[in-house]
Amino acid sequence: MSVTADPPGRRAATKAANRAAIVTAARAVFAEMGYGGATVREVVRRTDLASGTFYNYFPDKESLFRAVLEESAQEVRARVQAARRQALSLEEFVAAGYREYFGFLASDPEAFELMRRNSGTIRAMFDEPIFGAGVDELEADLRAAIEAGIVPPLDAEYLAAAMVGAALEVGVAMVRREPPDVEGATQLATCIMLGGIERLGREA
Amino acid sequence: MSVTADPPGRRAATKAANRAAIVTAARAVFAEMGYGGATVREVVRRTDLASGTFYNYFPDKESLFRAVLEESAQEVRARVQAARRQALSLEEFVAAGYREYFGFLASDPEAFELMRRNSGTIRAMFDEPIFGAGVDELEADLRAAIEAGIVPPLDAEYLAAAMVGAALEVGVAMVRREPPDVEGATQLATCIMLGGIERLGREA
DNA sequence: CGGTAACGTGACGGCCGCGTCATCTTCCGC
DNA sequence: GCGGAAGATGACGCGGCCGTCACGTTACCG
Repeated sequence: MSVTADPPGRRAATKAANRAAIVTAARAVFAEMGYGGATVREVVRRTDLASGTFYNYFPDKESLFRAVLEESAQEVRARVQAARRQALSLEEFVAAGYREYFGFLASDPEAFELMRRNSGTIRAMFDEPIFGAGVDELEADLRAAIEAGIVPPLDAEYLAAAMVGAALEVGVAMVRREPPDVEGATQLATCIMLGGIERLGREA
Repeated sequence: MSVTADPPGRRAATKAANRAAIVTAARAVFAEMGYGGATVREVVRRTDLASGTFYNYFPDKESLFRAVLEESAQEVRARVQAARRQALSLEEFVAAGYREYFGFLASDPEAFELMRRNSGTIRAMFDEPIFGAGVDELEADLRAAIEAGIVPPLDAEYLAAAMVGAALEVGVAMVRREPPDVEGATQLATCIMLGGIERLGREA
């Protein structure tokens, strides 16, 4: 009798489990010490694997970092963009994106810490990546909205930057609160941006 | 004849020069590799001092990091606050702060890179410091403005966070532009925040 | 069942950063 | 000038990380 079901092959199952263990440990390490301070050894230590095993899964620290980020950031971006796609008005567009983003932060503090702690490294490493890609997507969406006449003509790059930056910092403040009020953060951020866009339209 | 004037004593002059050399080299190293990846050795290497000499000036990497930050961040904070103090209206208050900040970024790209690259570490290390202190000052100023009735009653903490976050990201976008247009960034950031505050007042 | 290849293991050599210390240089006060 | 001390120097021992590799173990397949 086999206690553990293993139709997908036991070999493969172990492989997936090991990879997952490494990535999970790495997420914690990168979040705690930052990319520069992290060490392949430290990641392995938080695992019951041998040091040599690590290199069967990742060639080095940078690859591991990329893998960890992909899993986390990809998810946020996808969720935010999906939420925005359903918006029927500018207000919904802004609010939906913020709500999804703040909700994610509140639900996964470690992923948040990981991204916050390493934001500088991320930018330096991918130079326009993961998170920067989030900015790009927003910028593209804004340009489309401007074309469509929903948003007045203005500097989409700066506006996207402002929206993302505000989200990042408000997110930090929100996570510090107990319990984190996603709705309050969403409302404030949304209101500021809508009011700002309004006024930009008036001045332009 | 003495080529170099040295009334303050040659001993003392060398000491100041060495310290300055270390701090300057360190600024570059921290900006390039980030705190975690930086190394006392690497800093010393960019200096014509011996490794042992370093320890006559700083006990370790963290102390050095604190010294480097103090010199850079202190200046920005002081300039921004000074500019704000002279404001006679809300609009001037917001615009003056942003203009001073963006002006600083444009004038000292290395300091900017230093702070951006290590923002996560800074927050983790001082947990409410240098830059966080900037947020606190802004928050205090906002609360005062609310008391005075200049700004409608709203969540000063979140608003301060949004203002600072927007500044950080817009700053990144601005620095990428050639040449960096301080005025454009200032106008956009100011307009968004004023419009946002306006709308927040309307909704509250 | 037995052979095989895939995979986990951990010890190893090389390298590098750390902080110290004995030694030498150089400025200062007399 | 001269003696003394402040300070610069860089080699040193130690510890830790890196990536590899020869060896065991074990799932898979016929």
